[in-house]
Amino acid sequence: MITDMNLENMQRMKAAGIRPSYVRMKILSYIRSASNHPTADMIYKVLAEEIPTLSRTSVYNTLCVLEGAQLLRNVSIDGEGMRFDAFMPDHGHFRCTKCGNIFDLEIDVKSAEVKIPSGFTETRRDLFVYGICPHCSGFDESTKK
Amino acid sequence: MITDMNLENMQRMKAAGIRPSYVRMKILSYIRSASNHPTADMIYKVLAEEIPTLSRTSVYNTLCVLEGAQLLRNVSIDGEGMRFDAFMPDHGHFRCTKCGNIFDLEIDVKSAEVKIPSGFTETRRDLFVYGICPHCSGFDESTKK
DNA sequence: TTCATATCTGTAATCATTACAAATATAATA
DNA sequence: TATTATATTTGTAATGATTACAGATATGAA
Repeated sequence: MITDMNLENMQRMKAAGIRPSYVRMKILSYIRSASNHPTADMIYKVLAEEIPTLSRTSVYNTLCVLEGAQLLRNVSIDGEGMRFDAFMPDHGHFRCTKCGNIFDLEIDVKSAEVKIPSGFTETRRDLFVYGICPHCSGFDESTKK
Repeated sequence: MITDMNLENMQRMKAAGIRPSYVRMKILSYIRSASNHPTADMIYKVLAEEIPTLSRTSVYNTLCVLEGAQLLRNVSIDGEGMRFDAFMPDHGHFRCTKCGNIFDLEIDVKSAEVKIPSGFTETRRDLFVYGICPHCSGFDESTKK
């Protein structure tokens, strides 16, 4: 199936100077469509159903290549394994300390007043907010209480 | 040697409801004095010289206890193992993408304009800035160029 | 088609972290 | 002080994610 997202991913890879191979397309598409910031293992397990010959090593290799091409970013926190996110600047992450899930936050990270000491060159920022998500705190979406 | 920091650490542990054992005191003091956000292994290797019976498991156990008591925090990033930091609210971290070192940044993370969606409860924030440190970019401290 | 190169795969190794049970130290009580 | 219960520490073994590496396959160029 050719979708807009697939076309876009293909163009992004070409622009980044890497070949849009089948495995790379599949992995990038999956991470962009998944909302849960999957680990390498999650990606492997889901895609292996569709690509029986897929190997774990290929997943790691591909993630490394895509990260190098800045089409993905690594949002690992608390040393709980690497989690991946399609690269989109200027958003943060909320991490539920109870269930461990990670949610995107719409944040302009540039709004933080940061004094970078002289000599340091900034290329990117990440803001992590820790706390409890609605599901774990028993929040009722209908009543907002 | 009894120092102000040691007394303070002892009081902190008592206040947090954990016993200020020898190993706990040593590990907390070391992390507070080290400026490099050490990994569990770094802590083990340094302290094992002074405490020959120290075990790696004790280091991990102690880090877990101290983190639970909120006397430490985990500043792991990029899935490169856990790194520890004496707990001090409101500061961020600069990570050099070349040498991998982590530097403290004086940041009021609360200054970031974050809209937490309804139902989410925030307890803590971390801001990571990625880039190149002075040493890796050949910055000359004397001339500031 | 042929060749060179890029990509992918499978197995085995590595290394940080955890599980667990035994040993030791500490505190509480008699 | 002696005894007992509990907390802390230790050592070994297991786990599990990640990486190394060499061979297989696919791709693009000549």
